[in-house]
Amino acid sequence: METKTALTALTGLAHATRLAIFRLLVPAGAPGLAAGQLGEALRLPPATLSFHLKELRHAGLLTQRRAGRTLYYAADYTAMNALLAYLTENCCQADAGGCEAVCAPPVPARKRRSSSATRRPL
Amino acid sequence: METKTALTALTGLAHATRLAIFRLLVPAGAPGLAAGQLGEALRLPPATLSFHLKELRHAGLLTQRRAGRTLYYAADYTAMNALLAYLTENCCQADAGGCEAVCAPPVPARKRRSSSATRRPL
DNA sequence: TCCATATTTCCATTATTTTGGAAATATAGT
DNA sequence: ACTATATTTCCAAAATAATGGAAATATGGA
Repeated sequence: METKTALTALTGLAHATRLAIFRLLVPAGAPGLAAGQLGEALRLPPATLSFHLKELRHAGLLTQRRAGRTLYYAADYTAMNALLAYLTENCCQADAGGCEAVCAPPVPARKRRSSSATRRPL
Repeated sequence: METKTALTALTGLAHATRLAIFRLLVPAGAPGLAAGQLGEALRLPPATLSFHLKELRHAGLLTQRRAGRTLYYAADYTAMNALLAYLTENCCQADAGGCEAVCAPPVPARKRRSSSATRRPL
């Protein structure tokens, strides 16, 4: 990933509302969530929500899928992984046994969710 | 790391000049670089540079150290690691074998610099 | 076709961030 | 004390981002 792309992704996530949107979409997986569901969960006026969804989509962090009248948005894990790779590669310590040793996440992985998505608060 | 802190760090990095500053400081290690060196490298007017250094410092991404008249800035690896941990934990795929499998950086680690001794994380 | 629903786009207003010159501060040397 | 260097803070202008009401678009159903 090049710096310009990383910068776009960082800018996409660097806003409270957008980070909240993205975090809601992460556990939602590939099916994603409808714009309306996001709007209700975050109590956002439609225009404001739409603005941030557009930003995230332009930042390459979200995919959009239409089903009837509703538009579903899903987190683009590939983009997120690429951002993490960029940060690990470019913004981590060079010494002391390589980057992995220093940058490895100190927390265990998220638990797999059950069939009905349990959502956690913001 | 809580969301508010992560947001601050993301906002810190989400600017071309600040990301450039941070990327210059990463390989510079604990001694860091003088403000003047950064200004010359990036060709920034002093006030502008100082503004961004302050932003990065307030975002917890930089440490400051004075030596005589010059101020040295260094990347705070701990903060960066915490940000990576947050993103890995909160913004990565939940399924398919856990987060590490999905979010592991697909690129090899940076090469260590041969000249200086092994350095510990800050 | 007409109406309802889901969501976006338009756009003006407001809010926030960024910029950089000039003045101020900090330190060192003479 | 004076001068030079390194860097910051002040501040106002310029640039950019965010907000949300209202109008527009897209789709589905009667």
